Amino acid sequence: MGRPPRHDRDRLLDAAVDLAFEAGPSGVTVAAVARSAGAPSGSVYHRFPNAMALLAAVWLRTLERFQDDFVAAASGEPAGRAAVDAARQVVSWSRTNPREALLLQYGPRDFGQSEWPDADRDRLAHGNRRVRDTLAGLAARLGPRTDLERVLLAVVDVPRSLVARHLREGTPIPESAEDLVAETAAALLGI
Amino acid sequence: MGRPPRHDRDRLLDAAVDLAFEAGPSGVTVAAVARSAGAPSGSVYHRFPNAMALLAAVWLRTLERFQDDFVAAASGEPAGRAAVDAARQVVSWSRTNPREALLLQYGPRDFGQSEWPDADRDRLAHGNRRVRDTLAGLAARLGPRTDLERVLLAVVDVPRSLVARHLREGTPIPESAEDLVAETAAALLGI
DNA sequence: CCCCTTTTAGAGAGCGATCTCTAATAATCG
DNA sequence: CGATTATTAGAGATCGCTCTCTAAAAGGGG
Repeated sequence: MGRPPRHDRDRLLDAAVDLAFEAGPSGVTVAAVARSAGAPSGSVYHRFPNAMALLAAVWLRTLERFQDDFVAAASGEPAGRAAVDAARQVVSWSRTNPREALLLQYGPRDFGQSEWPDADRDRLAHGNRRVRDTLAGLAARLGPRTDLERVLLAVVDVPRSLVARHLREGTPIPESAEDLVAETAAALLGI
Repeated sequence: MGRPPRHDRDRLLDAAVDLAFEAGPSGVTVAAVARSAGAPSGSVYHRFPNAMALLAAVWLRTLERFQDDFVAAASGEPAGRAAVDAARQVVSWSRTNPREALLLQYGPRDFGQSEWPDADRDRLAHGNRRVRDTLAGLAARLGPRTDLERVLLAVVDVPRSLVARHLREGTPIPESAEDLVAETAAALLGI
């Protein structure tokens, strides 16, 4: 083949995550990623056709890592248990991956979604559809009287927002957070 | 005195809020604000010493408008009623002021907090202290067994995150949101 | 009506970011 | 060991943004 890579895709994306953690989405520039990874900017352009493709890749890799774990938790049996587990999972994952969790507090818009390549836009839509379908299924399994808006609040919004405050303020997520979130979900969903 | 202003402070800040709504914090540049307000960049620099002071002003004006209404709601009597009202207030205010609400989904960090003038940093700290004290007082009034973390979750995080999802997705905040949020707060706080 | 102050108006220097292009480099395969 | 190929390396053009500076304009007070 040829020369082996020194700064591979994942290393560059790791640098990009660090930058987003320190300076927000606008800190993720091609020049900054290259500097941070110790690579010349040409190496970045060798992997990503342009700056937007890089931003899309950072967002998508992070989101999909989160979604994989979340969907797994929300797909368990029985439904009540799965809902509470999913809510806990959001908190635990964020404690384990604080940089990625802070990044996900932004939206794809902040990472330039409207200027992404089509393939990346499709990938995002596909992942979101998967999560939405899982949660719609969960709502149905929980009973006909549980609407999607309520499930979203209990399982996504509440844990997400608790995490968000601690990430913004730089305080560690308390040990009790999982229990608090589980209690809220149970109360909201009548479990 | 002298010539009356054509582009006053508040008009420029309104333009800045619009830009943040459309393009995020990084869309709020001196050049863009001037363009959007139909003013030359010199007029912006006549009001604000530099770009960071402008960002600070946008953030602080928006935050303080929100906090004024929120603190008023959270200070009512009795405590249980005040807590539920405060949670509802977050949702209502966001529906009435969607641009400002989306802006507040970011943090001061995203608006360059670390490079703000000292006076602005102090103003931010003062406002935050006021809210924190109000909520600590509310927690105490609710009873010795209600800790601050729980009050924050019920009254701030939950409504904020429900709103955040709709703002991100561009969907309107449902009519039922206030009730859902009030129900959650009541359950969490044992009201 | 003229002077004084505030404000508008915009040109232009300096800077950092994106992206292109060319040359050098290093491993693998025959 | 030489040919091939993936990759690094970085110079340089272009662009938009920040900020400064000078000149002009437009009311209000005496």
